[in-house]
Amino acid sequence: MPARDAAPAANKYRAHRERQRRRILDAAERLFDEHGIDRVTMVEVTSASGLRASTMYQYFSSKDDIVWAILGTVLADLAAQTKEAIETARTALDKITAMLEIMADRLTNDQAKVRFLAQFDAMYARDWPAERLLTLEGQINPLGFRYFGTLIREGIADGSLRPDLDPDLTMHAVINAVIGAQRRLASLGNRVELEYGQPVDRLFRETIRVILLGLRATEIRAARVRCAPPSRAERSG
Amino acid sequence: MPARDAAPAANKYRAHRERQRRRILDAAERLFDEHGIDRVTMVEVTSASGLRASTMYQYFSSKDDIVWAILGTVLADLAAQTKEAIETARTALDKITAMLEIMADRLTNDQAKVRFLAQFDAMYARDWPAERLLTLEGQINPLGFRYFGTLIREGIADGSLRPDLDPDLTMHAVINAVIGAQRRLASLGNRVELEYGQPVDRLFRETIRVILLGLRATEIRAARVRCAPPSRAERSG
DNA sequence: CTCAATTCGTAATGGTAGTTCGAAATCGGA
DNA sequence: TCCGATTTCGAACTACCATTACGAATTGAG
Repeated sequence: MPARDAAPAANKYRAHRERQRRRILDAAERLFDEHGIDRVTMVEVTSASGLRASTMYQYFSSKDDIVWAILGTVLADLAAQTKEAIETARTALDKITAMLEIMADRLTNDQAKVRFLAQFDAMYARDWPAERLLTLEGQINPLGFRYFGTLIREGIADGSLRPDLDPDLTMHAVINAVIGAQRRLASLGNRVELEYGQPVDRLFRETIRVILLGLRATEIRAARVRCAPPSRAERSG
Repeated sequence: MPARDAAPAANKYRAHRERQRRRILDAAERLFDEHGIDRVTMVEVTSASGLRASTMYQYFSSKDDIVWAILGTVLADLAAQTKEAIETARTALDKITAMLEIMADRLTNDQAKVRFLAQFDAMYARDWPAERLLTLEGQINPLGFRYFGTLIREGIADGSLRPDLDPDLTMHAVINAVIGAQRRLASLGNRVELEYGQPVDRLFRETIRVILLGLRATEIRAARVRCAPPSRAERSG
């Protein structure tokens, strides 16, 4: 190793620290998913990481520290995936569809991570300030909440969404519902499948389908009746 | 105590016991909602009930006992409300609407109870056998899961639901999503309102509206755009 | 008022999680 | 090889929770 540069030494220590850190986080993530965040103790995380308790405190001073650290990595992944998907979509409906598809993919391929988010929500929601709490949704559309409104307006304008949707309301409601459904399915896992007789991802994709049907402008099949005289309901409604 | 009539004496004692029991459950329910089930200790429940630890153990031998007891009362309420609502509805769509309305009402009027269910789900889901887990949904439609399928078929037959819904899938997906949305909103509480700028019940009712729009057979208002040229989205999608 | 059944309250026990501290081992650099 | 910096280890300590035992107090019925 070169003499004059002090950085490499520090870097070596830092690299080791980083490895240890990741080792702890991996062990914790696995334990959290196996037994539930609340039931896992620092002692367990410690021994699962192959360390001693006192060493652990050099890295994380509490279970909460670990939880927040895991959250950071999970959210970073999510944000990246979502951003990419939105950018390639054309109509507003396509963008919304892409966002929801991402969530379906994650439910299928990263179910443990979704479960982690579900647990995190349930356990920490009460202590957060609202701002922190909503970082989560912020990661799902990296452009911020206001984007929801413009998305709906855009969709009404480009004809892909129903004209009677509320720009300040609908998209928030949809995202909340989809997140809720996703987290719930991830938490219940394959036991839902046993009882419902349907795999988790089919259930979730059906949820998405129904919601998108509710959002999209009346589709072509409506054309079938479009020259019919106005009905009673239409006149009264 | 008199020989032949044991009941009166026993009843007095039992009445006291019942009062105490409820006192404990009420205190526990409040604490669980304030601090989260996992963070509440038996000691806290005990002192909040105005009892001593040893007395507590005459009633509940563990926190889990308390939790399950609370669950029992919450579910009983829910089942009664739901059953009544379904019975008065006519079309399948009306029945579904009634079920979802009940959930909206509970979110508005019994938010703490919904929060309790959310916590319960998150914390105990992993330990349950599937059968117990799904008792919850069972309470939402007291007729059982198979009823979901017949409900969809009925709706397709009576013309209130889209014909392309899947009797074995759609209703399960919808219920899961609506429960997920409801629990999530209850857990996040008014903090969502602060950030979203929309009250919890408006968000939830919008969720219901979108989902019902996705379920219902193509409606009449579509006629409004019936003479417009097909939009871009309509042509491409 | 008295007896008997029941509950209450204090105090003690055992166990576990969290935390701290100094000594020992390890690593990087000359 | 040696020195200083960094990390790890082992042990002790604190604090709190769950649980139990047992005598005191309360309550119902005659």
